[in-house]
Amino acid sequence: MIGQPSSIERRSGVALWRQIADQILHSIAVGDFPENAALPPEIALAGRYGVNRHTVRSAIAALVQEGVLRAEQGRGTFVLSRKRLSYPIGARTRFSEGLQGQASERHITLLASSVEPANRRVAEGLGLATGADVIRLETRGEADGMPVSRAAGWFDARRFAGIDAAMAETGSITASLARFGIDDYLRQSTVLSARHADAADLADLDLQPGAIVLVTVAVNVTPDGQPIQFSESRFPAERIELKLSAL
Amino acid sequence: MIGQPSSIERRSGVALWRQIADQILHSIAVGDFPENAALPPEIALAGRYGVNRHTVRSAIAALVQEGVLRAEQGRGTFVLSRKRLSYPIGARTRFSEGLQGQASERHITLLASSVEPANRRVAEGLGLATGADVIRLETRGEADGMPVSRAAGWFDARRFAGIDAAMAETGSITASLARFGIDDYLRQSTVLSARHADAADLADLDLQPGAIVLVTVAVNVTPDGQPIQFSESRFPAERIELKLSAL
DNA sequence: TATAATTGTCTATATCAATAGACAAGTTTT
DNA sequence: AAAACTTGTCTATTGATATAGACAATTATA
Repeated sequence: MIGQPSSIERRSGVALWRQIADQILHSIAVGDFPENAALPPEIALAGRYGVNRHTVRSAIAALVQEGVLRAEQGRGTFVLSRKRLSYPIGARTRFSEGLQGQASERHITLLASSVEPANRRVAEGLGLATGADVIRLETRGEADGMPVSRAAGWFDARRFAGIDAAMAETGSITASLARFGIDDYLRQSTVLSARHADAADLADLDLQPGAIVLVTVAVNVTPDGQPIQFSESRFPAERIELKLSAL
Repeated sequence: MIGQPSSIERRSGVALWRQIADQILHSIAVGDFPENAALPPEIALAGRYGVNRHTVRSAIAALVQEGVLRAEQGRGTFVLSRKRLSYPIGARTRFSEGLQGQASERHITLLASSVEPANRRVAEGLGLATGADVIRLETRGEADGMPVSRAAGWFDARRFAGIDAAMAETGSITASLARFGIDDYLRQSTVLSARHADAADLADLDLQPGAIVLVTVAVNVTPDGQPIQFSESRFPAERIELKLSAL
């Protein structure tokens, strides 16, 4: 964190209990509240944040609900260990490889696929004419049973006809592209933003209202520069940090 | 955006008017509500989001306050043109160069500096012993008079004694490092996360409560791999997107 | 065993957030 | 000029949020 103990804002449209819950999450992430240790008592937290004890209790209740804390009557409230995974983004960005060593089990599920006309954004990314047929794959990435990403990928329907079936079978974008003669591909561009999770994010990623998602919009190309995939991915900020690796 | 029109969540700790304000911002960013055009009338928006017209009015009032919209009685509510800047992050990440062409005026202000013992995180990043003296520079980046970043940078106090004065004089990290014989430096690592703006962010970056900030934690090194700077930067998500460029 | 410390539950009250309806004020269209 | 449409203001009501205080239940400590 930078600077002073940050305080909270009233009349902001964000309830105090949620702001405090977010700050507790941040303190845990930064290491101010170590894992497996007890949080300061409710009264102390109330003093620190300048609110009533019951408001702090609401924040704690939300985090208990999210599985971040465990409260024990008479003893205290404890931080459960739950590290954020670090997802590397670089020239060769691959889901399963990237989380190797951080999660024992990881896979991608194909949620849905369809053929549709490319909108302007997708068409520009893939170098196609607006309205050209593209295949859209909706996928969810999981690590140790926890959803860690939700992505939509678009592919030229003429060149990659049947990639939806390949994806359903292999569970891997890389493997699916290999069937079309793509042995290697590179990340050409990535644009990053962040926003509050919307209703779809909450459902897809199993988040609580108010959660934040990181959003990447990326284009993958063959080694000789042909665009092959346009994608938009959402990552739950509470479970994933993006590590931008050297290329 | 992915999928359906996202709806809003009740009892989430985030007021409906703020969620709607965020969605309107998102719709503007995505192009669903084009710049300089009128928003749908309040009654239509209320229908779309499933809330009362007054709730929509609260959201619009907040965005008018933020300078995103302009409401005109009898005519409509209009989207002011205010594009998000795209801040490139790559091997050579330089503030002023990065925003060249997107903003006519851009500069960094040195807000504060101090000498302090390195905490574990900073020490690890710089390859120093925990507790070693480091110089901290607190800076704010502005583009066309609008704050677009707030950063803390740490430097080895022994090697870079006086860099605070150099920074105050030149207004450039790159120029200050040049005085210490650093002609070139590279971005070794960048870790990215997002969270709600805290009180300090609100003040430093001139944001409204509930805003989101992108946070990068990065290490810069000399071409031969010596770490010279550890930094943590915050970017207002509503004004900046991070473009991860090839290295 | 007694005391202190901590979380859990209850009641009560005040303020903010959201809904509902009516009508005024301004602009555009007919 | 009149009608239709849009934003602005007002009153009233309900539910969620936040504060305040008291005391119970459980655990750790003196």
